[in-house]
Amino acid sequence: MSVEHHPDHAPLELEHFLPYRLSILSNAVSQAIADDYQRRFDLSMTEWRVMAVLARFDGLSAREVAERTLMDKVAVSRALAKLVEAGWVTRATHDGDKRRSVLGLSEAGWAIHEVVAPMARAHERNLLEKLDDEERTWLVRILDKLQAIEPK
Amino acid sequence: MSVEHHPDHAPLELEHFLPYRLSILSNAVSQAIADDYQRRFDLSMTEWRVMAVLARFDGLSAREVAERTLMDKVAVSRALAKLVEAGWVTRATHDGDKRRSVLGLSEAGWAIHEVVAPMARAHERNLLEKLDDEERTWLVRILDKLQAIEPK
DNA sequence: TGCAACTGGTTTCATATGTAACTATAACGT
DNA sequence: ACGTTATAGTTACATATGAAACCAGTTGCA
Repeated sequence: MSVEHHPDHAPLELEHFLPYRLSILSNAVSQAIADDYQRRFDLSMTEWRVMAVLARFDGLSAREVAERTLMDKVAVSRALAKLVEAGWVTRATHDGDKRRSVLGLSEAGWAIHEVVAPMARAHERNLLEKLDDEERTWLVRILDKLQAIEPK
Repeated sequence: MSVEHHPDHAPLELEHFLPYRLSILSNAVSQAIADDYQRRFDLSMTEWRVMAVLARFDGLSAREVAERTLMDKVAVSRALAKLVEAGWVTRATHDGDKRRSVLGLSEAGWAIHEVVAPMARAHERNLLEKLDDEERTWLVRILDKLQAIEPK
């Protein structure tokens, strides 16, 4: 691979610079999805991520949600405040540890999930359809490799 | 490809959801780089991007910088305010169009660039080194394909 | 016990970011 | 020429985000 065409101090060509390209692509994709559910449910990306993880793992504490979503606990706390207020997430106190909360989707929360999850999947499918089978396979493999180490 | 394992309404598995994975990876990578130059020069990512594009294209206007960096004009305006203030970017008025500014790196700006550009490249190289030649080739190809359409 | 260190979660504050309104200049159509 | 419309850039406001301080409640251990 030709990484050495340019001396180190030469101006960066952003459009060929991998971190920049990743950032642009990622933002475009996430934003496109978020726009959808933001418009329909006034749901932010962080809030949706919390709901998505509670849909899979019922009864988590806020800290566990933070771990699963890779969000920090402040962000989770705020998202939860809004979600509980909206009546989409239920919050109880853990027996035996009054610090911990026990979270889950409410009926209404599940109803939202039933709409948003398919939307999100459709966007993903839409994206993957631009690639052929071989490319999709490589992409997953490359992401696996890059992520194996990066999360310090 | 197995996209149909899950009914559409089943809970999303974030860790396999492409947009989420891209977002996590991209943030980790960009943040790692930004941390470096933030600490050393109190330079934000947006500010660095402006400097990077001015290093390549001297004399751009603010709007042109915005186009090149895909940032919106407000973000560029703010970045420029700080960069000019810091003495790293020079700003003059275009002859013949007093609305337009004519931007460029100052001596000091170039000095910063000489340090940051290699840092950024090193991070990129570090990332690419986790892949073999074949994977790198596919990655570029996949990014090209995904980006060809996404930028609506 | 009882107190020091720790953990779950929230609040506060300072900063960043996006949207819309605004100012100044330039271009266009008559 | 001259008013309308468009463009470059900044400012204001409202919201989002991150870091650190904070308040319980819990654990460890003398």
